[in-house]
Amino acid sequence: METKKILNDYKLKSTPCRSEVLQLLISNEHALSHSDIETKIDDSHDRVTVYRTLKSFLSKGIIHKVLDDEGITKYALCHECSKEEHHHEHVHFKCEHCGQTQCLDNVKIPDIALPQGFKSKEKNVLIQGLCNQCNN
Amino acid sequence: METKKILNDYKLKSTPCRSEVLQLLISNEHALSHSDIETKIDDSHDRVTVYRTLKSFLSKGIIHKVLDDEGITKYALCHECSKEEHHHEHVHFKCEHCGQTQCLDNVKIPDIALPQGFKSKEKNVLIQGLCNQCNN
DNA sequence: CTGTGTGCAAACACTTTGCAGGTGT
DNA sequence: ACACCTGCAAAGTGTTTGCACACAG
Repeated sequence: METKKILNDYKLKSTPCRSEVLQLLISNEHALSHSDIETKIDDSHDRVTVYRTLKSFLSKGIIHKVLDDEGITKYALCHECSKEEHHHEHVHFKCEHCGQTQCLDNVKIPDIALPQGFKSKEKNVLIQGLCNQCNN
Repeated sequence: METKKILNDYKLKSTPCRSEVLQLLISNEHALSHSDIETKIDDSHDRVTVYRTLKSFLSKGIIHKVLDDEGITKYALCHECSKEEHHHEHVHFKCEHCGQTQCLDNVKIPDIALPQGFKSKEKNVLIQGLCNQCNN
C-alpha cells in the first residue's frame, strides 16, 4: 500500500476514504475537482468527508489547489514539493477542448517585472488552449 | 452623463442600475466582486439585477473577469479593449495585505514556451504580494 | 483507550432561472 | 408600442459547521 506509507509520512491516519482519494490523485495526471473525485470514488464516502480529506491533504502539502479559468477549484498532487519545501512556480494548463486541467511541472514561470513599489511573493499562471492530446 | 454615453455606445439601454454599477467600476481602480458592488450601490437594486447587469457588461466587452487566488470572481473595466478588439494579456495583482485586486495594464505577460503539442490561446497571470500602497 | 475521522443534518454563500409586471427608446 | 430590464421567489451548486458515533494507532 503506497498510499498508507504516504499518509504515515505526512502524519495522517490511514483510512479508506483518504487512501482512495489519494490513490485517485496519484493515478490521475490531471487536476480533479471535488465533484470529479466524488463521482470516481466509492459512493459510500460522504461528500463532507471528501471535503475534509482534501483539506487535510492541502494543509499537509500533499496536494495543491489549481484554479481554472472559471474559478473551479481543482486539486493535484505536489510532485515537486518535499514535506519541508514547497514549489508551485509551474504553469497550469487547461484544454478548451477536453476541459482537463493539468500541471506542466516542467514549465517554470518567468520573472515578471512589476511597477515601482510592488513586491511579488507568489505567481500563478493559467494557460488555456489545446493540449497535446486534443491538438492534431 | 458619461455612463449613458458608454451604454449607448455598447447598445445597452441606460437604466439606473446599469449606470450606477458602471459608474462604480469607472471610479474604482480595483477589481470588484459582486458583493463589493452590492454593498456600494443603492440598496434598491436587486442582487439578481446586478448579476444580470454584470453579465451584460461582460458579454458586450465593457468589463472583464478577474479571478483572485481563492477563486473569487471580480470584475474590472476593460481599459485596453475597443469594441472590436479585446486584449487581456495583462497581469493581475492581488495584495495580500489590503486584499485588493487590480489590473496592471502596463505589465504584459511574457511568452511562455510550452511542451511539444500544446497550443496556447489565452494566458492568465495572477501575482500576489504587496501593492505599492501597502509596501513600505 | 484516546484522539481523530466519519456520516448525517443543516446551514450558508454564490449564482442561475422563470415569470409577471415595469420602463427606456 | 414593443422589446428589454427588473424584482421576487425559488431552485441549483459548492462548501462549511455541529454533533454523536466509529475507528486507527
